[in-house]
Amino acid sequence: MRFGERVRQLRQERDLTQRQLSAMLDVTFTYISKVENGKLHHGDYPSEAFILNFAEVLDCDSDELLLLAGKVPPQIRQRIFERPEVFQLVASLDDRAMDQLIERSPSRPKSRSAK
Amino acid sequence: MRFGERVRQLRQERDLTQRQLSAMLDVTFTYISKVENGKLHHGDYPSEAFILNFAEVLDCDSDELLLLAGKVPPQIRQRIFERPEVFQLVASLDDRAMDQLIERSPSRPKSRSAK
DNA sequence: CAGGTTGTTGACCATTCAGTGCAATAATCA
DNA sequence: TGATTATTGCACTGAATGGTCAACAACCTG
Repeated sequence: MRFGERVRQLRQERDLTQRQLSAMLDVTFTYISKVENGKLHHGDYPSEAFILNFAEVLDCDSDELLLLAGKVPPQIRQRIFERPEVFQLVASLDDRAMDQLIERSPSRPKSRSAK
Repeated sequence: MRFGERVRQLRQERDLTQRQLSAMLDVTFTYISKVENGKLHHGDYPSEAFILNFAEVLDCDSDELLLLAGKVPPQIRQRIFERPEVFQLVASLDDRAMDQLIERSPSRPKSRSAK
């Protein structure tokens, strides 16, 4: 799923037109169209600020959108700078080891999410 | 330790003047001075490209410098997008749990590095 | 203390980024 | 049919980024 597709999906689930949404986000409706179609000349995605605002206004998961837009979610980013060794270690693990890490985790999330 | 201090340290360890270093990095020596003194008006740090080049030319740890400059090292970044759930989980751990994770790790690094 | 070497600083500049504004066209729907 | 909604291209703008340049200051060294 691409970023733009997901934005469109979320908008339509809420029965909003691009114009209505653009008003809520205080941008132009043509911009929304370009975002949904991935037609932003410079860089493929809107700014982090835009995405965070979008997620708040539409009450959806900001991390999901940030990740789709190739941006590191702020909570992760912050923790990286607090404990870089931990993230360097984790990043070096192969998929199998990561699976195990998740399995063994105290608050175990429901397994591996879809690609 | 600040980014600029570390840059200066690395340069001096190699007995280089700012002018010599700037020639190797293909920037102006005034820029090096500002980097070392943290006097880059816009944004406190040089670009990721600059840092990677610096690390290669001076043969030092790029991750250390990137982290000092508030940038997420590429290997970590890449893995975040491959396995976001893992990093979300890890980021949510408190320091104690992170310590344990490192202790239990297969290739255990030498304990917790300095702050 | 002269003069070279080295380092610091403020002003400036080019490029990219994030979006705007608008016009023309197309698709959708009722 | 006509009204609403969406798509796209192009030119534009303001702010941020990633530096350069000219001038000056500080530091050796003979």
